[in-house]
Amino acid sequence: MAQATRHTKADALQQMRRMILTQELPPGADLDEVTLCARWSLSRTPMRDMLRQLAGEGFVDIRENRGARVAEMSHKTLREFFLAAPMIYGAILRLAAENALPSQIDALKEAQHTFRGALRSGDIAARALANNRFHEITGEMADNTYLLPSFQRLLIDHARISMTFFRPADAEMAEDLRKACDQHEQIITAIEEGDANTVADLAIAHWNLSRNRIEQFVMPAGLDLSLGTA
Amino acid sequence: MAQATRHTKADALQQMRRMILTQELPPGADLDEVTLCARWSLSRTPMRDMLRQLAGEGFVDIRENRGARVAEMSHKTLREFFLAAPMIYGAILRLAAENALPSQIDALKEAQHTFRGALRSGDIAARALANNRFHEITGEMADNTYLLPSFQRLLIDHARISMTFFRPADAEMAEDLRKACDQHEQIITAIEEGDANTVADLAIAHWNLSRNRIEQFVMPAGLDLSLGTA
DNA sequence: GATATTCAGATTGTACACAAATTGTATTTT
DNA sequence: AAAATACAATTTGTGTACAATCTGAATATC
Repeated sequence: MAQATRHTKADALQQMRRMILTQELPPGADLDEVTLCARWSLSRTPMRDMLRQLAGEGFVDIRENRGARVAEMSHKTLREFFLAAPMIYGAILRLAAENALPSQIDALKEAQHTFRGALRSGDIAARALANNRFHEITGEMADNTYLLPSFQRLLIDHARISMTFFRPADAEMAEDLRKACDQHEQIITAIEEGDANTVADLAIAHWNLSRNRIEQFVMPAGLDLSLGTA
Repeated sequence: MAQATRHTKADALQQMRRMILTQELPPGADLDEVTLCARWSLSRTPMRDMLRQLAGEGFVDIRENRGARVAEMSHKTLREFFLAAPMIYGAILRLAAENALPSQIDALKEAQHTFRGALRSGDIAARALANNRFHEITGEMADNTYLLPSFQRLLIDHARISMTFFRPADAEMAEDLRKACDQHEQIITAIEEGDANTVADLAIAHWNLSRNRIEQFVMPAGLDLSLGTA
């Protein structure tokens, strides 16, 4: 019973994280304690603990006497995101190249393998989660207490943004995805060789690619229609 | 009663933060739930909430079934700190210069006034807290969701490191403190003028000063004694 | 005598009942 | 009819009892 409970709690945490990353629980979604308790058959006390922990990790926001919500994303956050992301990812990857352990490099290759599989499958949630895992491992490699908190928050919204914008419907986006995948391979190689400068450059290129993709999505070419004269 | 309780809880949180920043609760200190409950006359449930929140903010570490401790600091963290600090502080100050609101600039000047007062008083805890507040305001000015988590963690250990190392016993350190104080003034001016480049340079200079001071402390000039021949 | 094992004490985790606060609705008042 | 107020229903916060887990000391075993 005790083990089962602890299992349940850890499982529930992991599931909630995944549901938030994939937008199954979308930004701003109301997280009612009683409903969540029923969902995982826990009592309110451990569920409240979990929500506090998720709040600390940046997955949810808790407002005094007004319950928890999935962390919001606004137009403002998108700007903040692309301001911070290249710098933090660059620093993380640089440190990853300097400190990566062999076992971590193996894990990274495996994550990339999963990512390729998700790309082929066309399951965008699986792709977002696999990509998230890939970068999470680079964070573990970097092993810097102070950078990790910001990096983790970037990873959360990286996944959520990709769920919103990266629909491989059009050919151009599909091409960009292949490029991103290639960049991952190059990142692995550079980390393996401990080439910090190359990997930092790759981080910038990786983010420029993402930024362009989102620009395309947010500001598409206007429809080619003349204004009516009715 | 309810208001009093909420007051108590918020107060307790603030007090615990201060106690950790000033090392009144030193790194690694055991935080026994029952003892803390008695200290602020709360029951365990809200105290556990508080500990979860403090864990999310990076003040304490919680280990499953083994209670909470004040976040550790090791020789390793010192290296990680000086790796990350210049970059994050630089970015925060740059954004602060771009986004600072007039009311925030006033608050910053006030914080600097308090800091000067603490310097004169010689109370190192008051100085660490005032310095912490100064930089906290620059974080508010920068207003970037993704950078703030790392910045906050740096601020925590910045205060704790200064409590450990910055003893103004010797004249050289006292001189460095005056320099640091001057740099704060220059930072205020640059932010007021929206001069992002200058303020980013000041961030680097500020951290080089700190680093040198700690080098002096950790690796002092050897005692000038010959090896005995007894 | 050193190591392994068992058990008691202490500490953390969970459940549930009750108190407080918030939100939305219905009624009253102008 | 519109606005303000009061009230009820829902939801969150707190207190306490009990269960599970960990730690360390005493005993048993090799």
